[in-house]
Amino acid sequence: MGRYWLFKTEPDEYSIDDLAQEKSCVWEGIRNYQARNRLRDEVKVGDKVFIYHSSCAIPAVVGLAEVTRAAYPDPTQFKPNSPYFDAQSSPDKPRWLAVNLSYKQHLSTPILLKRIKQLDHFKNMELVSRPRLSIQAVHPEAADALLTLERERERERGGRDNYR
DNA sequence: GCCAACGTTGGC
DNA sequence: GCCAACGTTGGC
Repeated sequence: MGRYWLFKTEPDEYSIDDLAQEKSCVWEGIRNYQARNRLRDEVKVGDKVFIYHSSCAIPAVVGLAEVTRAAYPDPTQFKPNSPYFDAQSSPDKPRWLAVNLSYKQHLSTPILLKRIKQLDHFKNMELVSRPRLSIQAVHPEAADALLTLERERERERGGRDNYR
């Protein structure tokens, strides 16, 4: 069974809508050693990824994606024009890693950070305890809770639609 | 835009 | 290897 992760992104930079449009993407620009080590050591093809919008008006989990390629050198570190360029890195000794993701779905309604902080199931989520880590592990109970919440909302939405 | 928490750097 | 200074993140 694959694991669940939560990847943070600033929607002004790259949003779930961008991913939905492109269908798949290179998850690039990770410049934090702990996050990089997780990409290198733990993130596997087939793992599921909750996409989270941070540094924005409504911080929230907004969608689901899947890992389609395991860690490899992040191409942006070698591009002098990229904001993610790293002069200290070189192709024979790359410092930073990327993975590829494919779009799965939008959540029917974003699950707001505000809500997550209120629920016991999420109390030990890294989102709450280590908010700055950009590649976060989601333990199975929290993943279940998020997916259950999503199913409830789909049902509510379905019910409303039937009523019209 | 503020600021607390966290991460990184570099002198010793 | 410690730790002060500095830089960044991200919720509010």
